[in-house]
Amino acid sequence: MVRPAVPSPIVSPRTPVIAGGGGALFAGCPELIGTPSTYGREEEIFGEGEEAESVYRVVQGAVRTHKVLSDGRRQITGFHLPGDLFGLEQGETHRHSAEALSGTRVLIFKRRQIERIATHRAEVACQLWSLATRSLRHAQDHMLLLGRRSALERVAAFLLDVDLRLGGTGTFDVPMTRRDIADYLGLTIETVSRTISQLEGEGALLRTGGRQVSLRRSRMHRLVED
Amino acid sequence: MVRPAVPSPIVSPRTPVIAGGGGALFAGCPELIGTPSTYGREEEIFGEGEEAESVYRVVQGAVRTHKVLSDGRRQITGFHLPGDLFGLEQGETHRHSAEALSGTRVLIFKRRQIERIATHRAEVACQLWSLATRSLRHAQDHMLLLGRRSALERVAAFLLDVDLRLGGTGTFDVPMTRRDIADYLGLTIETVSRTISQLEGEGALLRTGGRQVSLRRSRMHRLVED
DNA sequence: CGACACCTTGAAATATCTCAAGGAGCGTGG
DNA sequence: CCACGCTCCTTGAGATATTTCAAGGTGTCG
Repeated sequence: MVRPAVPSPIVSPRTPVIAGGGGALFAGCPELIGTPSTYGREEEIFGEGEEAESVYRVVQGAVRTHKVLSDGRRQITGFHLPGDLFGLEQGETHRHSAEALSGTRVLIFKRRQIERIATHRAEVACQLWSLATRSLRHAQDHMLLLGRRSALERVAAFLLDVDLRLGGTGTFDVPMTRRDIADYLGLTIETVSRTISQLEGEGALLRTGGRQVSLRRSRMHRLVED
Repeated sequence: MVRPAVPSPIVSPRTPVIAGGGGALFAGCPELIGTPSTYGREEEIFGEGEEAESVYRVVQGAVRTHKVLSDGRRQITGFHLPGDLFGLEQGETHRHSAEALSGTRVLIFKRRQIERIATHRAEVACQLWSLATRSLRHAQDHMLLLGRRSALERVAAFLLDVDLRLGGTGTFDVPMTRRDIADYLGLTIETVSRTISQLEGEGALLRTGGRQVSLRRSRMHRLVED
């Protein structure tokens, strides 16, 4: 089992078993072909409580999944970038809502079909297990972040993780708004904004126009207890 | 898929597919027989990073699993009560540490053996998927709690959940220390203590000696936004 | 009975939030 | 092409929930 050399995979991990992604959900499962679809910025892909008919893989763009309380407080449980799977449920209904952050292309797979195949092909069922396990690991790392890390550590860890998932060059456009970041990190938008300013003030990053940032990764890493 | 009528399953859910638990890990899998073992109060069952050879089911007592940062901050990711499974990993190593809260009896299963069976029996692999999914659901609910709920809501939700898992009578002994509760809820022990006092002051519960509490469940429920 | 771990409570410190205002970027329509 | 109206982001000042530090209380077990 390969594990990336990251302190904590803050954003949901890549789908594991797929090779390139020629439309099939799993390697060795060519009968599972996804249907392409696109969603606009802020468009809902599915809502919490809806019947979970489909599973999605991001091809291009970005997606967030979240839960809300009745008074509107929101917790984003994951951001999904190209290659990532989301929306896979075992029960009848989705446990989250999902929306596109920007114009997003996805492949849609039928859950019934996947489950039917998993029922009689053990290696496919194992891949489902694998998928759930990866999400679980992310969720557990995120619990530690939400329960025990300071705002500075949360933001630093978040930016490092996004960088990594976007290629690890250290310079990238943050694909989500401050509100989304805040709702992912359990903070307010003002705190996120101030914390990024603070990181810049300490020379841990540069804001280079728009949403682009350039990380001094060694300094950022020093801020994230491990 | 049955979903209990709880706002949020705060403690890790029961193992799903097992029937009574005559020593077998899964229904329909009598060749997986667990070896009984016991652990004393605060005794470590496994540590984070250790090789994950075994899977455990609680028979009696209670277990916590947690992660720690290098400076000692700790996040408990779950409490495991009789019937619950813990320690199941997919990779080579444990992602958590686990300790017994009190004298605890468990059944130990060999991971290799389980995986070997899962490799060629799809329904067993599906049960592994099911297990991971349940843990995932708990983790995601807990993220919402850690990221977006107040101390009062956290403690109230926690007590309601423990009550439910301990039989739902409304009166029970809290099986964990304030420190454990705090590290589970992302709070300090003082805040947990004060919050319980506050709940008592508001008539939402009674402390009836030792660690026993008696919940006014309707009032408690009103405190937990859903 | 004493020691010890655990729990409770108070007072002060502080991290984060809330409320408020202004600035930057961007698409649209005149 | 500019101005308007948005939405998003930043920053400040004050409010507040929670933490920190400190002390004492309670229960349990040898």
